[in-house]
Amino acid sequence: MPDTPPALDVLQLGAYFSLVEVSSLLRYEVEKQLREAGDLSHVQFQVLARLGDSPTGSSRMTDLADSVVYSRSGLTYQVGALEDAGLVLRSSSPDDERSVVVTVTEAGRAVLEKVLPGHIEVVSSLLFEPLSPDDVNTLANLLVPVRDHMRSIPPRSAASRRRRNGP
Amino acid sequence: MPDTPPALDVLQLGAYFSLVEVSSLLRYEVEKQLREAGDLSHVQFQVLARLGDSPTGSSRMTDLADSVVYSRSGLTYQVGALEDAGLVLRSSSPDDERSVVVTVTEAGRAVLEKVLPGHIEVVSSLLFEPLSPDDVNTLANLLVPVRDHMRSIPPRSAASRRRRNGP
DNA sequence: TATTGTTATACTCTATAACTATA
DNA sequence: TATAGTTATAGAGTATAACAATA
Repeated sequence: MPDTPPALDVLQLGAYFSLVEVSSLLRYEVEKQLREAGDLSHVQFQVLARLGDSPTGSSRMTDLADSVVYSRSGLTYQVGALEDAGLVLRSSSPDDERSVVVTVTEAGRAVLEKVLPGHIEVVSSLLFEPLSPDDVNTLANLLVPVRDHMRSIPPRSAASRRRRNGP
Repeated sequence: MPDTPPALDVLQLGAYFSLVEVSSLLRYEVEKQLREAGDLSHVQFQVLARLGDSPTGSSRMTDLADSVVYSRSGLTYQVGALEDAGLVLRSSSPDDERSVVVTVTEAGRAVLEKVLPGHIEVVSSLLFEPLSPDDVNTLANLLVPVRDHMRSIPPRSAASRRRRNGP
């Protein structure tokens, strides 16, 4: 039986519950908007956005998986959907024949641009409306270290592979 | 064609991306822990926790739906699973024969207690480790108003019902 | 008529494990 | 042997619409 960890104090509970609730409500509205505006899932949007941000418009599957999704097959599924819709294309890497490089198409960039204003609108009106610029600054300064801390555990594609061999 | 909203500034983007990433990583680890420790989905855990917090140990379906889930049928599904597992029971309300009241059983409380230490452990080590008590206080003070703002739109069970009749 | 909740159904997404191919 | 990615499969969760019962 494991040690009982100290209970979360009242402040921690409040922060935790608010975080869960805020992110859940935000996620729900964002997904709805992305679906209605561009028939995109959130993962698909993240993939497109990440590719669109990249100078080359490309990324390896594994790198996408580590940043966006929790299993390789999940990414294969979502990228497959994007490819069926003509928004990305896949090609094998010249450097490493095992790797697959995903690239945004023009149609993909167009969808991204079609979807983006509504996305920003949702995020602004839901998340940022009650926050001053100072508040936003403070929030970012709190969450970035948390994200970095969470990211300091090994990437998920590696973890899920290794789990095969044992814990 | 809608007005183009002003783009999010750099700070807002940083805060938004961090929030999405933090909540996604946290949610993933929490779900894993809940599944392994008590074979609970996150929604099921939230239902149990909410009932456990209530003085009566009970709540109406609609009230649960508004606080925890995005469709009535989704809640029916999850509460059905909890009932099959013996963790809650359903009874019709004496006040309003249409209503169904959900109540935690002893077994439900036991599962909650079995699951809670690990849950706290995950949240503490992932979310709170890099934050000082002051940071936690600040974070809560930022997120609570955001949550209240988001909640000030009509509840979801009502919204999804009304959508039938038109926007 | 409106509200509460369930059900039937169809669909999306996810994860696991087995598989191929390259390093 | 290890890594990159796909596939087959099966399961969990969700939403919509139609439904019955009560207010």
